[in-house]
Order: sequence, then structure tokens, then C-alpha cells
Amino acid sequence: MATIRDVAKLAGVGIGTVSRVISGNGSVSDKTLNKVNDAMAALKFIPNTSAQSLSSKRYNTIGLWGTKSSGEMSRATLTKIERELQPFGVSLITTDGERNSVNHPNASRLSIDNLINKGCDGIIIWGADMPEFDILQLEKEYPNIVLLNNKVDSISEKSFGFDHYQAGYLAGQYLVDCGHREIAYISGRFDTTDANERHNGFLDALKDNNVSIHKNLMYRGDYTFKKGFEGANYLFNQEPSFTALFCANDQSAMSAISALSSKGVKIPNEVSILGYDNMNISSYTNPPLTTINVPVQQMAISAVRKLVNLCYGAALEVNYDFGIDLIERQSVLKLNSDQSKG
Amino acid sequence: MATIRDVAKLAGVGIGTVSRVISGNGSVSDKTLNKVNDAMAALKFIPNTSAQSLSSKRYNTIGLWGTKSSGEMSRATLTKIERELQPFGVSLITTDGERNSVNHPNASRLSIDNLINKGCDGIIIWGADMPEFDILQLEKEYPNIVLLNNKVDSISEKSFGFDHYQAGYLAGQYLVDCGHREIAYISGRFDTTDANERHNGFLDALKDNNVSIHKNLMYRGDYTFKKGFEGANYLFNQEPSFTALFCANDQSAMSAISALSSKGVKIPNEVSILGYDNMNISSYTNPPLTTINVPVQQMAISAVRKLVNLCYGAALEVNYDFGIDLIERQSVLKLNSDQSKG
DNA sequence: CATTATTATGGAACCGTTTCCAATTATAAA
DNA sequence: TTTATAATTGGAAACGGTTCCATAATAATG
Repeated sequence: MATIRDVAKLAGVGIGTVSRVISGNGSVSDKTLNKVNDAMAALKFIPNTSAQSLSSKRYNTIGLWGTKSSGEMSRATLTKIERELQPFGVSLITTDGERNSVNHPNASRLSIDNLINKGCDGIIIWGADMPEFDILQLEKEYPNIVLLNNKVDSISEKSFGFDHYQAGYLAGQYLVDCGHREIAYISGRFDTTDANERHNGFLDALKDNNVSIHKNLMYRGDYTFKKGFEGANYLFNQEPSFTALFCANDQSAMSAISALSSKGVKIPNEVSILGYDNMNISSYTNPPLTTINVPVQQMAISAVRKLVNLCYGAALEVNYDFGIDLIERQSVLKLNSDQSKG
Repeated sequence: MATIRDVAKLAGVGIGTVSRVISGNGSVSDKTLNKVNDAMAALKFIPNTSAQSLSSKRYNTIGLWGTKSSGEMSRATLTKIERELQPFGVSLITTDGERNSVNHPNASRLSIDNLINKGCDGIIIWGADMPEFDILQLEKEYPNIVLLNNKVDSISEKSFGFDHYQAGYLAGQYLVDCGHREIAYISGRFDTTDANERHNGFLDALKDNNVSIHKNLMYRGDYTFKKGFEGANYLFNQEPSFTALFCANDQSAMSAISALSSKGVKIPNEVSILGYDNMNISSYTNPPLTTINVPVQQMAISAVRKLVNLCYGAALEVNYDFGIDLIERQSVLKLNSDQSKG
């Protein structure tokens, strides 16, 4: 491997000059520039990243911290992030983060420190698994962080979140607006703030409309296909019956559709199903799934851009406003409209 | 940030000794060991990875090279790989690779070189998008590579592939064995060897059984939900009719089920559907999808282990034998058995 | 106890960049 | 032409580790 000194010698210049050519900082005359470029090409010179990082303290790497419980970030989103980073020559390192627990009250911070030590210029914190207090503390010591799918007011310019309460509320309101009163619910886990907010929003919407969910019709799921399937089968056998089912994510909605369909339940005519997430797959269920669109990818892109701005002094445009919308497909029946075929 | 010299000074030892404590190589007396450990703790010392890499030439990073056309590796598989790496303190960098093209006859090699320059100790080459000749050339210059979902005979010990021809054959044979003679087919793209092998295997199986696919019943898909959906709708309107449909992957199979179901076609009673991949989701379609199991995760794990052995002199156990099996669920009807309900 | 083999230790040299400052050269202004 | 100013340039020092070699301390041997 050729080094900067080999290049300098061949080009007949000093090493500082070569360094200036590589980085593009500092002025170099055209004549010199050409000599150096030729020498680099001839030697197939490639700068050693470790040496660069050691001396410049810039690592060209950013870390993604997230725990299993915040839900796995989809491959598609990950790819989007990588593409956003590529023009800057920055790569992404992902990790399984640890959540705090009784035995490890400091686990999340430690696993983040670990990432920092690996040599990350900045970190994306995915989900709401780190206590707000710890986030603020971290941000003070290490300002190059950005929150994805989470919001902390005092660092709102680094927060890229979504109002899950409102989105949950929208879901509830929509079912009511469609004329549903007997509603069943397959929830997710309740170990993150966004899950809780969605849950509360949904329930509050019903409450505000004087609709209540019978306790037999609430099933605690965990966002998996499996639990969606089991949950739907469970609810099918319960009293009272229901005309609509809200699932806390599309995966459980999808398997709930399968479970009910295979029992002969007509969807949406006998039971309407509303999902949450708007996954790729949701347009291709039978019937296509009506669902709440969560703009993970847009949020991710803005979060990365903000981080690039912070870490590398770029000035990329960043968006903080992620609209909440419901994608109407065909899995929810409007009981009160003319099309209602009961 | 404390450096090794700070630690040495505080502990009252030489820097060499501290280095020995960090790496665990070389002998250090218990007394010294304790002094150094105390000093490291007191200073919250963390070794600088760039400095370590620069001087040791070990980067603790491995790269994953794969192109879009080899299909995105699922997040679950990626996570498995990361977990396999974690005990060694190694992280994973993923990239979008480039395929060779007329304009860029050397693109794949260049994008791999890029990865190497980033500072990777080794590379996983995912899929069969790099010409065999280039792979062999690369392996000569840079032996720390491993092939995933691909096979090159002369470096079979670094190949972790799956016999897609046989698997395709199995698919064809199974449909025939179930009594199907009128068979439709939604293919994938044909730009990778594994896709072609699967295709040839499937067709050969039919041929060997004197079954042929009517040209109207072959639809060229691309593995997406979308094309599966469109393909199924297309085939539905074709003559002659068919009793079984083979889809080149589970995504298209899933949306084909939806498309046909929504036209009122009973699956499997009127049309049987066979998938390929055995995704998570495939147990939760309606009906559950019969499919060929492709053990991506097992292959991935063995590939990583082999790479760790190569790069870091470990001796992890590695498996080369990935069985081909068909998961019988409920989407394929056995026309010749008693259960046949026509 | 003297001698030899073994274990422990210190620190200079090195890995390949960037950074900074002093020195040189080119350019503009007087 | 002379002086002031700006653009180039070279290279020492620094970044924070690992490695290796010479040396010191300890243990084993006769």
C-alpha cells in the first residue's frame, strides 16, 4: 500500500501538499495538483482511514442505536439511511442497544458509550427506550445525537418524531365515524412511549364518542404475526361480537385478516379491520388494508440529514413536520353509508 | 480522553505494560495488573480504535457487499450476523454494491475495493452478482472473503450456497406428485445465477415428468408484491386454466393469493399456490403457504463464522450442508389423495 | 552461591494521516 | 522598482495505540 510519502516523493512535492490535495482544503496550484493526482493514480494510492481518523478526529461513521423493543427498523429504512449518508462517504454501524433495567440501571448509556468509542461522529437514537433524563445528560456531553421516532421538547430541533397519540386518536375516531360501535382491539406491547401514546389516543377517541371496548374484546398482542393470528382467533370466540377490529400494527392486522378469513368471516362486511404502520405488504392483503400511515422513512431521512449537519457542518434541508394520515383501502366498512351491505 | 500514557503515568508503569494489559498478550504480574486496571478505571480509559487499527492493522469491522438485484437481505438476517460478530467486538458495515455494466466493466470490484479501503478485515459477498472470474481474482489478492448464497467450486470452503437447481426441481416435482398437470408460473428476474438455477430446476422437473407449461401461463415477475399481484390477475384471465401456480418467491406468492382470492378463486381447492423462500409471513397467509425453505439465516451464520475464522484466527464451527426442504402447509392441494374436494 | 532460564518491564520507533507554522513564491499596490 | 499582501509549499510535531528489543527481576538448576 502506498502512503502519502510515496506519493509526495514521486510527485516531487511535500507531504503537506499531498494532504491538501486529498482533503481539498488549502490552496494548491493547478500544476502541483496535476502532478499529485498523477502520482496518486500511478501508485493506486488510497488514504488510510485509521490514520485519517486518528489525526483528524473525524470517523466518517455514524451509529444507530435502538433496542429490540423499539421494533426492528426495516431493511428498507436502513437502506434509505445508508443512501443519505453515501454522498458524504459516511458509513452506518447498527447495534442492538440495551435498555436500562434494575440490574443495569445504566445499560443504555453504556451501550451508547460503546458506540461512541467505536468511533462514531454522531448517533441516531431510534425509539423511545432511553429515559428522557439520560438523553438530556448524553446530549450535554455529546451533542451529536438525533432522536428518531421520539420527541424531547428541550431538544426539539434534534427530535424527529410522530404524534402517536393523535394517530391513535385518528384511528379510533375513524372507526366511530364509519359507524362502528362494537370494537375489538389487539394491542401491542406497552413498553415504549409511542406504544402507550397510540393506545391512549385510540382509547380516548372512543371515550370522547361514548364508545367503550368490552373487556373481553381487548387482546394484548406484541406486534408479531403470531400474536395477531392468535388474538384474532381468541376474539372470534368471545362475547360480545364486534363489527370492527383495530390492530396496533399492520403485521398483526395482516395475520388477523388471515385468521378471521379462514374461519369464514367476511372482511370487511362482517368485521372491519384497521391497521397501523402502512407497511409495503398492506396494499396486498385481501382485502387491502386500511391503515394509519407512519412516515418512518421520511422521519429517518430528516433525522440523518440533521445529524450530518451537526457532525460535518453540512446544511441539508430538514423537515420536522410529519403529517398524520389514514390510508383508506378496503378493510373497513362504512356502516353508515349507502354501500353498506351489512 | 485519557490515553495510554496517562494510564501509565498514574499507574507508575511503562506504556508497553499498559498495552499488554489492554490486549492480554504478553505477561504482566498480578500486582502490576491491578495497578493498571485501577488506573484505567480511575481515568475511565477507553482505547482509541483508530490508533489501534493504525498500528495493528486490525480493523474489527467486516463488510457486507450485495446489490439490489441479489435481493435485499432481511433485517432479521442482518441482526443474526451482527450478533454473531458481537462477541468479537467486530461491527458490520453494509453497502449497496455496484454490478458490472457495459459502462462500468469493473464496477463490482471497485465498490468492493471501496469497502476494503474503509478498513474491513473481511468481506461477505452476498448473492451471485459478481462474475466468478472477478471473485477468484479478488480472492487471490484479498483472501478474507466469503460467499453467501453463491458457490464457486475452487473456493468451496468459502462458499455458503444453496442448490437452487435442486430446490427448483423439488418444487416442480412436488406439484407433479400432487397430481397437477396444468401449471402456471410467476417467475422472478433472471439476472442472477440462483434465479436461473431455480428456474431451470423447476422447468426440468416438469419436463422430466412430461408436463409442459403453456406459454400463456408464464408470467415474468420481479419478486415484488406488486408483480405477484399483477401476475396473478393476468394469469387469471388467460387460457388455458390451471390448477397450480408456482411463484418464484413468497412475496409474489402472497400477493398472488390475495389477487386470486379477491376474484373469488378458492385456494387451494381451485388453484394451488407454491411459494419459495419460507418467509416469516408465509405461515400467516390464508391459507398458510406451502413453500420451499431457503435457509438464509443458517447460511449467513456459517458464512460469518468462517470469515471470523479467516480474519481473526478463530476456530468457530462451520456448516456447509444446507438441506433442501419443502414446507407443506395448506396452499397446495393433493389432487390424487382422498382429501381432494375438487 | 553462581549460573542459567524465565518472566516482567520500560520505552523508542513506528503506523499514515492532519495540522500548523515558517519559508518561499507569486501578485497587487505604491 | 520596491513594498505589502496573498497564494503556495515543505515538513516537524502530533494523534494514540502496538511492537520489539534491551534490561531488570525472579525462579530454577547444579
